[in-house]
Amino acid sequence: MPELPEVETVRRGLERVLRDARFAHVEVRRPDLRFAFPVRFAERLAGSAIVDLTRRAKYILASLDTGETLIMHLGMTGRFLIEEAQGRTTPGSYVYAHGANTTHDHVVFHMRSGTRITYNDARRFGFMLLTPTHELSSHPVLRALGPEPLDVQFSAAYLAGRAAQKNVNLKTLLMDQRIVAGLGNIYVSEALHRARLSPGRPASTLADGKGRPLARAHALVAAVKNVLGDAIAAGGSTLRDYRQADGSSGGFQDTFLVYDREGERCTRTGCSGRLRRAVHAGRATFFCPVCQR
DNA sequence: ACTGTACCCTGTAGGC
DNA sequence: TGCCTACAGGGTACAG
Repeated sequence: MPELPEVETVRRGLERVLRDARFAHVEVRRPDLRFAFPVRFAERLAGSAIVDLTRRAKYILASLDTGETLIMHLGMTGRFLIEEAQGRTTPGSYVYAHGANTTHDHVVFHMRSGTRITYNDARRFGFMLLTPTHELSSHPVLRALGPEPLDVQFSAAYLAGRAAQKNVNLKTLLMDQRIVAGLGNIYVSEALHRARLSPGRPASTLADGKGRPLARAHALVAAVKNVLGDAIAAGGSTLRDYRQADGSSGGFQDTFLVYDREGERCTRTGCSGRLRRAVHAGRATFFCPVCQR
């Protein structure tokens, strides 16, 4: 599930019930996820209020009135179930498919409002950390992150400058969270297709000899921003066993043009190339070898 | 300093 | 049916 558009969709779903809300108590059902929970984790949350709920890259950040910030990452399979006091679920959050499996419910936030929020994560690649809010930007998981891809700071000039001396391909470049933060395997494939650039193309070819952006750098940055914007507007992508809380299936996955479409025909107007699958940096990449160069 | 690979963990799909 | 392998939206630790 969770690349930037999915994390942003989850954040928005959580914001409705968490912002200005107060934790009553917190259940922690195992000692760790990817990392151990912070010492006295439940006690440090209990009684505190969430004053702001933001996102940085694929991290959800809950700023608390205690001076600490709760850092949450969904890993590959992390999701939240929101149950409001009247037993309704909240549209925009991700919940289980029919036949809820509670085997991997690891954390439950009980809010004073009566709302209950359950964190479920089968593979446990997600995690929750606490850090003093004034040290947030220097926290190890956040300090090295590149700019947000939807921020003006993520420009053709920036990307070309970072790519100029690099000896990696475009797929690997865009997957590197230190270069640009929040892209993942799906949206990198989709953005490269929109920009008509091959995932295997050397990243250094985004720049001229002086590190200035070539046209393909402008095309790539625009494609990244467009695909993320479209995906957020669609409520993210829902794959496999995920559903949105209102029962409608997620949205953007129906518009994937290359992801998981190996062997199909390219749908770009005037192109009928056969989509291929390759592996870059250990992850599957999907692309059209005809129109992406 | 960089770059590629193995690995963390569980569930599922597909081949036999 | 069952068993086995490969693979999955992410990130990190290590080896070269």
